[in-house]
Amino acid sequence: MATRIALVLAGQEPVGSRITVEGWIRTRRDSKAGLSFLALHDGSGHEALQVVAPKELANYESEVLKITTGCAVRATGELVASQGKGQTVELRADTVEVVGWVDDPDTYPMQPKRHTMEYLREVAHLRPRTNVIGAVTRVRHALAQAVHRFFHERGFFWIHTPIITASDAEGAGQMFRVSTLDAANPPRTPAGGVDWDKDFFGREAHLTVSGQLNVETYCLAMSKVYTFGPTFRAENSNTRRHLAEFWMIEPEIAFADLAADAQLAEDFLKSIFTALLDERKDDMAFFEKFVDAGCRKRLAAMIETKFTRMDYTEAVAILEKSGEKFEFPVKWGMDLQSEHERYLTEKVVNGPIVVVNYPKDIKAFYMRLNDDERTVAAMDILAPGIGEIIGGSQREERLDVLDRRIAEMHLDAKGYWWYRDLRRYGTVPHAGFGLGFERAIQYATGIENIRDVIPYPRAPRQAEF
RNA sequence: UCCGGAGUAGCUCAGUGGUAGAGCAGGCGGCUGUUAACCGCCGGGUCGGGGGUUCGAAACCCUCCUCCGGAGCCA
Repeated sequence: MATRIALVLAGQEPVGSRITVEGWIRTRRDSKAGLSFLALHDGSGHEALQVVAPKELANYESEVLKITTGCAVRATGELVASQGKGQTVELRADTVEVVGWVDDPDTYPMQPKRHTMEYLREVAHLRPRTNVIGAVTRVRHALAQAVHRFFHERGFFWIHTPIITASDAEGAGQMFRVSTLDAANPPRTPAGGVDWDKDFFGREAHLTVSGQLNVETYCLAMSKVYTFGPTFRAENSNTRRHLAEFWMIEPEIAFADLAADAQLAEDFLKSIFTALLDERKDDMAFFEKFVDAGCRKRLAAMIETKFTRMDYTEAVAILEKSGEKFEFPVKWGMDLQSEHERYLTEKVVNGPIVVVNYPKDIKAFYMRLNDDERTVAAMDILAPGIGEIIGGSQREERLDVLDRRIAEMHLDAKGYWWYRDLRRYGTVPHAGFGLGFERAIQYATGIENIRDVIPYPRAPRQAEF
């Protein structure tokens, strides 16, 4: 059985032991001294293992000298101290087996050189063989594990909220329709409209835009819960921060107010980034060197600093007094624009900010109305370089106020009957937030385009793979 | 969706009206316990698609497509 290369390089196998490794070739270099050097990667870590193939190998002329970038190889031999510089140990092979050849080396898309991220997106099936996507993949995994660990250790339960939802009223943007009807010739009602009663669910159905409403019900039973799964938005967003399919983390806590929610969010971010810095030193060093020189410092600073709390009203006042020329002038009652968020995080505080108590008219119906009757107990956590990374709120637990808000926003109360029931049967103050998982990865790594931190990005006109 | 930018060799790019180039990659040879090695030679192009201007278009004009950045929407 093959040994993982990361473990070999970490010193788990003593020099002198006989091991087998399996992976894909990055480069081959030949020496006329009668040996070839193979840089072998198996994805287990950032570094490659140098395999030394001597000309005495039976298949040296016939195969080893024909190995090109991308070939799959199994090599067995003795782990020895390296005679060359650049690595401490290497594998002196006594067998090198080519498990899979590269069909046409001339057009193999992955060359041993730096490719642009745009190009790599066009070969999404092969890009995990690169340093940068390999590193992203390991970081993504480490963060996902850290997310589950954080919640598990604090007594949260992971709730698998549905992907398909029949309540078309989640109110968080355009939704993808889920239907088995013949799109070209759907059944019609007498009035001529599409007869959704004939569809699979007997009603209109969509992909979820948020697990929040569903997870709230479990919150009011299990006390501390969270979702972590895919989310879908059919918005025609063409930016480096948006995807049509992305993963979202949404914790929900009972008997809790906005302050507790903000504290949870702060602890959460610090926890997962601490784990990342600890577990993926190799990859973070790579990002620091080749992608974003400030990424490790930024995370370290965030972990150490207490997040600044700022009232929305105060933030607007600061922006108004800043003397800064904004494309969109600041005014109480409007949402903060990207340029405003950037000014606050980068110029005013130079770190993460929790902005709380937004005007009710720019926030969702379920957010708890404050006593001033003009703001709600909402929060956004803004981070330098990425803007809003977390959005959350205390939820409206008073049925009469909730109904008033539903009516104000011209929503149909009937569609929320089960959500309203929570306010009738043992309602409690509760709160939660949502974190876009990919944005957290962007923040941590400095990868500029969100399409490069998810294996197969889904965006307008992009679903090739 | 709006604004701006870009599509030339497998990849990264140069080429602003007169016979399509470089580096890397690939093939062949040389050299070396090598490090995305180095040196020499060779092969490789509907210049994104369509239409137009011109004696002549990769270049100028129109149009469509694709990608990137910014904005909006948001996570």
